[in-house]
Amino acid sequence: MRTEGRAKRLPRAVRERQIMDAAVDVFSRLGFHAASMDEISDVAGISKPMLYAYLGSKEELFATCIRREATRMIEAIATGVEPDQEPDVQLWSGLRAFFGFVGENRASWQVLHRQASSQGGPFAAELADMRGRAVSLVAALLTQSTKAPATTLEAESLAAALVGAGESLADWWLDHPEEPAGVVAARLMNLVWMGFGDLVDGNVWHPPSRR
Amino acid sequence: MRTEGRAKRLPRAVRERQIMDAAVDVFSRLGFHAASMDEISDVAGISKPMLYAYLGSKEELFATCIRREATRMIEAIATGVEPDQEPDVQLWSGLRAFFGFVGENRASWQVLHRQASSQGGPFAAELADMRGRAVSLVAALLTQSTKAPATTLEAESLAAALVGAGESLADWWLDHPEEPAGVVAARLMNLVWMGFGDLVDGNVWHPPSRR
DNA sequence: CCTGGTACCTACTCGCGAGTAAGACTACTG
DNA sequence: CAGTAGTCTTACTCGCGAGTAGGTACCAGG
Repeated sequence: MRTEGRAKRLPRAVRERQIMDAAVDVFSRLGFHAASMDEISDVAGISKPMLYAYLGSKEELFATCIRREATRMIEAIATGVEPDQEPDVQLWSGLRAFFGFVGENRASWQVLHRQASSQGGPFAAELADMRGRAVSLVAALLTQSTKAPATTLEAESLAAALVGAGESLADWWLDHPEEPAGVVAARLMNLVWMGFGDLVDGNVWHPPSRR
Repeated sequence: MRTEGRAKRLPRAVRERQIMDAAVDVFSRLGFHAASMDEISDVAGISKPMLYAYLGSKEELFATCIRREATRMIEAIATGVEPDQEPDVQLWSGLRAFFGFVGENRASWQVLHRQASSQGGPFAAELADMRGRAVSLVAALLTQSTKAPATTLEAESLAAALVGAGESLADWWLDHPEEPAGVVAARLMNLVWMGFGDLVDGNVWHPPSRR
């Protein structure tokens, strides 16, 4: 990057998008601390003072990245999930949307999951918010469909486990990108819906054939 | 820490243990980058050159921490699991051992899970090794007990999801420490053995009453 | 053509933290 | 009571990266 001399004049909004894209890229590859403002400005194709003029300090920039990517992801999932369906179908559509997003936005996922969570302070809070939304969605799904009345704590911890399983499987997927998203999603669906107990007996969950 | 002037003379082995303990503590609280060698030496109650004399560079020190804590953890689980038992009992004993360890070694867990995995390079590899051992253990358990012959990839990804669920639930537990380890372990056991499908119908897994 | 305003740049300051040189203190060994 | 081996310290160097001061190119409207 940054071979030509001076950057072309561009309206502020466009520049800001470029910078954000560059920042997500660099943060995802290097992590918050190891990423330098010099490198980000370099990848963005501008000079350092522009970074500060537009997006403020390094911490502000990082927080902005988290917020933008988290919002994109939440929206992708919210759009994908089909309400007013049976619980298993709701879960299935949610999982598909999640893995679909991760597959097409690896860098975003890296930043959100690996970087944000390992930084202390306000960043973790930023992420905890997103995660909390996912967890309570699942917890609500579980609570409303279960027959045995579960405590809030129970539902919440189960949801945390499920969300964590999804995150982890997504990480695993990064190392095995040859698998299609649908297959990975189906595996997780089987694990959390059927359980090992059924799986070892050969009982498998299948998506509904039509809708 | 570090109020008195000069530290008492101690044999090398003892000092090294002190330093390692201090390093795990600081790394777990601050993360690899934010942790400074000055602070570690301060907490350990000695001066910085001693750090370098005994444990080498910052990266070497961190890697040594990872290795030590990972080994302690693997051993705790290996000791806890009961082979020659039914698959569900094996899994159950493994989960109990895992949550037991995390409960009594929060700092170790923080370092292993949060810090090591978010640092690139050799640290991630160090951790991937430990994680790989856990994953293949579970994968073997699953493969040998399943009736439908599953592919390696399938077993491995399911195991990754399970291990991830455990890691995530352990993280959740850090924020809800009032819950006893056994209860948390039982929740995960139910999720992965029974599955939501059974749980919403009120079917629950119980540990065998005697042994 | 001049006058401003805004996007953009080069070239710094400055603190923080990894790593080290050189020496002081302690304790055992003959 | 040396001598010496290993523990421990103070007090530095030095590079890297966050953040900035001050100036340059480019585009309006007059």
